Amino acid sequence: MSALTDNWKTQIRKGYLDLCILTLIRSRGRVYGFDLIEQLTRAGLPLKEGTIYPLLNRMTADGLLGATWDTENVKGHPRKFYALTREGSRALDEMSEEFDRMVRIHQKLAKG
Amino acid sequence: MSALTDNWKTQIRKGYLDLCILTLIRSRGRVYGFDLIEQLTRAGLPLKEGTIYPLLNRMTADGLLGATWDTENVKGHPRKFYALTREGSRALDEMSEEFDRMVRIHQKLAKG
DNA sequence: CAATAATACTATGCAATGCTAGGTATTATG
DNA sequence: CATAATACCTAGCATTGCATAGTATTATTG
Repeated sequence: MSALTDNWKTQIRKGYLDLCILTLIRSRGRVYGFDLIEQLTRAGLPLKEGTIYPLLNRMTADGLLGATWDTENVKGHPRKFYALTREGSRALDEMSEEFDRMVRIHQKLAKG
Repeated sequence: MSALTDNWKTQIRKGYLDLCILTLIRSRGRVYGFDLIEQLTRAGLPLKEGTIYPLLNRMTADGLLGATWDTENVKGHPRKFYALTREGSRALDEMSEEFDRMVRIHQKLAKG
């Protein structure tokens, strides 16, 4: 893959990561950051900590996610769990619809 | 649509516009800027001049597009036509493949 | 022929993002 | 105690889409 398309990949990821993270959180119900990295990487969407934590913080600040530290005495480092708020769920619905629309438009353009 | 999802839409367009423009140029063979705006707008992807011209210039500078002024005596303002270079065609192939991959990953995530 | 409208393209500066690189804190292991 | 593993966080950079404003050329109108 050329440097040009590498840069393009960086750009088209903008927003797409939000969509995928919200989608995964809805599927799982409750997720913490490190787990998200592993699951997304396994799904073919590798990302680094420096990418996901600022992103989770932003979405929490925006009211799309609710964050709670694990209260149960879990072994190991404490974990911060994220879940969709009602607003986050609504936003995800809009995003999914828009993403589908983008896919349809691209197909239409390809077919001329 | 909320201000939040509006901003998200702006972000996810990054890169996606490149893909759509290259796709449309491949379909049409030869296109000029103003025509691109009309066709994309009609396809459901409205954009402004301030968006598309810098973008066409960048892709031309990157060697993805070749630009030629119309030599035939066309009525009205002279038009600059854009067409895919061989490198642009190769880049578009990679982008399309990556976009399909993104769509598949998103579907997988949604289904859990 | 001058004035206006329409078409095509260009330049500048902003806000928002993903990434790199580095750092911190807690627990488990030998 | 020292090391590794886990989990989280932050600063700064490059890139982008967009709004805004402007230039240049041609057609139309009076």
